Amino acid sequence: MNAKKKQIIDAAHRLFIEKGFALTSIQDILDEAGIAKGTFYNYFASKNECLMAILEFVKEEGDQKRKELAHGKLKDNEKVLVAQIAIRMNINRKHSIMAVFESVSVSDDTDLKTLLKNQHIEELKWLSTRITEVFRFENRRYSLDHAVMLLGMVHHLMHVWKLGTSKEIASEEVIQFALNRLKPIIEEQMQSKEVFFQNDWLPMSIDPSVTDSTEMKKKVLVKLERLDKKVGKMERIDQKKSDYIKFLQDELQAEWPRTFLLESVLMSLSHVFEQSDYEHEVNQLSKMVWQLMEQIEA
Amino acid sequence: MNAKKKQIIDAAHRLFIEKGFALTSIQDILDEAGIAKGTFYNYFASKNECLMAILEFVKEEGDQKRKELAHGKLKDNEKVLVAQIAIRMNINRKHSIMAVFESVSVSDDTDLKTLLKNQHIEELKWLSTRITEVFRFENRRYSLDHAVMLLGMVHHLMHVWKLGTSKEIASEEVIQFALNRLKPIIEEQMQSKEVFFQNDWLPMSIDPSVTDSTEMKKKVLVKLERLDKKVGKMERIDQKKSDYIKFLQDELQAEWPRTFLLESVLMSLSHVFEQSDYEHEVNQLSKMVWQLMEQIEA
DNA sequence: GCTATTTTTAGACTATCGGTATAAAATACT
DNA sequence: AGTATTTTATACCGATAGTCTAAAAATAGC
Repeated sequence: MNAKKKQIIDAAHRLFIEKGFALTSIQDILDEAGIAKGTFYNYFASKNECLMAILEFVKEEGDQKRKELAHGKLKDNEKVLVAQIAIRMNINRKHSIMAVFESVSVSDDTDLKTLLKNQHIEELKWLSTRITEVFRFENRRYSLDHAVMLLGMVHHLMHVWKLGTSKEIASEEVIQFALNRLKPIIEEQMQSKEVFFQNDWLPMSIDPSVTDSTEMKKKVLVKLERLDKKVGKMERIDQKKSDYIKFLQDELQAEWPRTFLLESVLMSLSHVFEQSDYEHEVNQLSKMVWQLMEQIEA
Repeated sequence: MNAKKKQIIDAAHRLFIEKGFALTSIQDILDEAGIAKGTFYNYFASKNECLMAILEFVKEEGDQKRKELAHGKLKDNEKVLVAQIAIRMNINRKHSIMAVFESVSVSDDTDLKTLLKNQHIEELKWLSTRITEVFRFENRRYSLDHAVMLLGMVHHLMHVWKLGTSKEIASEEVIQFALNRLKPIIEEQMQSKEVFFQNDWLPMSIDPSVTDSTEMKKKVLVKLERLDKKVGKMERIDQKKSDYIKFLQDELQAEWPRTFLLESVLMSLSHVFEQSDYEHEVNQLSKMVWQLMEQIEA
């Protein structure tokens, strides 16, 4: 990642932790990072996009630590599970990110909402497989239920704890308590066979909230426009990228976009953006176009 | 309640449901209600205060319905409990209030935060006594734990449901499922005797976050100022109210405020504001002064 | 080391928002 | 009818997110 970008992210990160997202103005970030406004908007299209970069960074960090924790331990080690869950909680607490997580739900930024949603989905998927690993494997049919309930309990216990005191409590303590409560649930549910979520409940789609294909197309075009702008600005003249993007824009606006062409160009686009700062963005774009085409053809 | 005030509240309410709190501007409310800006600020000191009025209104509505539901039924009727919990959930869902509930946590409006906190506390207290009523009375030592975990499960189950589909689900279904999961927890916890929250865990204080008495005093004075302004504007000349407020302002700024005088005047103030629109506000003020005096004397 | 290119800067600018202020018009009270 | 109160329209303020530009600074390629 570009050094300047990292510098901005770090500054914003510090401020978000210190004062919270909503109460941190762009100007604050500029002052903290010691940069000009133009520089900021050179790297992020908005404050939200900056937050998204931070969230992604933080998630990576957490995933890494979780891996390290598991290293050399048996998969069914309960203490490891507790510690792993605690990592995310501690990071979230340290970074005051739970607040952000919820505060954005009233924002209209679809990208940010999607990011949060997807991170949440991934967390649940991870936890539900971990639960099958730690507990009796036969509970796998209910493991998503268990993951959801466990997280719900943990978060709410923590929340209520904060209602009553400003003292800190070790996340592990909360998690262990909730986990102990989960155990009888697991036993009971395997008896009663009552199930709430099938294990394939969680979607992997990028943005299921948009079902209208014209809306979707508009969003894709906006994304392309943004990407084009960035490419025009940032890269040493790379006509190819620009050409690809232009083509996609034209083709998408045609009455019957040719799927095979889109597919091909998207592949190429992903390829030329590999390992760049925009890899993620391009991948997302690609998925969105796919989804769009499916809708149009249906 | 004043008709005009109700008119504004209704308009704002509709808009908050439709577009969410953050995305509804004051101007939107003015247009929807067909009033001028001045009128709005005649009744509410801020957008947040308007939201607070709505939240209080909605809570009342819910409490009422819960009472009606319980009427004539036995206290240990499980179905009644489920329906009662569902009421608040449905209202929250209908009013998109969960979003608000969380979104405000990043705001710096202490009043609003306090209101939400207090409503949350009340909900938990209510639920924990209801749980002892419905289930074995011997579980009362753990009933707060159970209330917290039940709500945590319910909310998270609902949240994850929405991640996977846009289909509606009956709140009762979610609640019943979570309640069935709670049962083995209750049994197990009475065995293991592991407890997380003592039943006196929840505070009743108005704003425990402010521990600094000078900060507190400042807040009280601001509140008095606001109240004074309103009184000056709204009521037909009522010198008494104004006098009381002025006195409180002076006395509080004295080096050693005389507790007995404050007490007396606060009583009178509560009395003259009884059944007015500001009853709640005055009561809160009163509690804050009490808390303040305790701190000062300690 | 020089030049061409890119990045960064400072700051002016727009539009929106929450909130204040005020004078005139409408309404209510007596 | 005359006075007090509420409501309106509108101008205004300061803060904010975001755009744009022209010039300075940094950096790359040769």
